[in-house]
Amino acid sequence: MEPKFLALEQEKQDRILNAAMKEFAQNGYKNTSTNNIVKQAGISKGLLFHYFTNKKELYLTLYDYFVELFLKEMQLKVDWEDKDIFSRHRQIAALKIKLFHQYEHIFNFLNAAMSEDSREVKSELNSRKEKFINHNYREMLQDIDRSKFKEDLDVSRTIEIIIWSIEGFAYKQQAKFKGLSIEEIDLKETLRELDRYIEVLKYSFYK
Amino acid sequence: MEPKFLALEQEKQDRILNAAMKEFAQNGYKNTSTNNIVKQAGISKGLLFHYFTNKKELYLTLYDYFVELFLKEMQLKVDWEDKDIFSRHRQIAALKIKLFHQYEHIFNFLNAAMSEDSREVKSELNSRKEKFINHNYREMLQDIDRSKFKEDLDVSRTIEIIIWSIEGFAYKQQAKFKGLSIEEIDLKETLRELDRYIEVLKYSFYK
DNA sequence: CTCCTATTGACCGAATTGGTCAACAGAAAT
DNA sequence: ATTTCTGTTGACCAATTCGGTCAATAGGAG
Repeated sequence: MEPKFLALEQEKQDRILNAAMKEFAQNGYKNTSTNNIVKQAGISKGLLFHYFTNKKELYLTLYDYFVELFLKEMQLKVDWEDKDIFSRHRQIAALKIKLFHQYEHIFNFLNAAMSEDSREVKSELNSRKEKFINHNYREMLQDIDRSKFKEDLDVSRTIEIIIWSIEGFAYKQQAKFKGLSIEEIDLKETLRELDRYIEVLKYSFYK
Repeated sequence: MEPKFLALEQEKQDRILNAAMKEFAQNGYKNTSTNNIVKQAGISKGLLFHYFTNKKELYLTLYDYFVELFLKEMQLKVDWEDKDIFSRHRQIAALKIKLFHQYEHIFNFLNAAMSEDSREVKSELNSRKEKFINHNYREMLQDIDRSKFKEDLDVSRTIEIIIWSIEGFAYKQQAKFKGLSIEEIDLKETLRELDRYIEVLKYSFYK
């Protein structure tokens, strides 16, 4: 991140980061207008280009910063010794909720970046994606204790089903949050609601 | 649909419809360029505006036509007497696969339309969406035999989990299809693969 | 009063947009 | 052979929007 930008007060930094992420997530790289970003962030056009040399650098800086933030949190806050799939995904969900609280659009932004293919950023982004996948993100999700599942269950497909269920739940929650301000969202209750679905899954899939 | 357009040979019609749906699905209403549509469809700019009076009419005509097509097929091809949730969703999946075969982008287009909010089409689209929801699409998915589930299961949440699983499966399949031409896709095999997941779900959730 | 740094927003050339229309191709009719 | 007609083309247009610049300003520090 640019040193000039880092010298800003945290609140103003976050306002700019959130505005940029929101626009990029909603419209993709090409169709995001820097005019909308500065309007959203409440700063002038000139200032944005004072901090970031151009639109492309802004986008890639954003991507690098939030991938690293996410992976660092994952490494730090999740107990990787615990191989129970539900316990692990519950921890990841809790972490995502916490990050969502500070950066509302972080996961929409990162997801959108995963399928971004504008000419201008495609090559730079692809090499970064490889790095991200290899980091050990894949194994993070796959190093699971399979002995807890019922004997005659197709465990691989069952694990897929569990992940799809949690994703579906996350998607449903986000739709529910739409339009609400961050303060109106009851994060503890969201986690409690997730536990109700986990209970169904555990009861059905575990011995 | 415009009579002039309907007089065209089916193949050319479909080429134009598919091209328009693809672009609208990928970029949304506002950021879809009619230039790209005609390029994709292999026709001239003038011809597109010979068939459709303007971009907005093209978009709404497309939406109306494919919503109706989908609902008509649903009404016709699904056995609504069968209240088994797996059997019902399997029938719907089979129908979607068939439609996908002719109009590759139909569901991406319809899904994108669901969250479309460009000024130019917002009001017209919103009234159409209400109509669609009310038609009886909701009850189509909810009139399910709940007596087959295991006694102490939270049936409502279980049903949500089943739907999320099928959606997750569909999403995974579509990612796998990406880049392949229609002819290369083995539709029977896709359905067989779905059955393997249904088997896991049925075994776990049914008595 | 003078620096100095942070910030502004009017402005620019370039690109792109939805939509038009005079012209054309070529089959059918005269 | 000539006219008519229908389907089709793509160069063209005014309008808008874009990323990026830069001279001008504000306002605190010295």
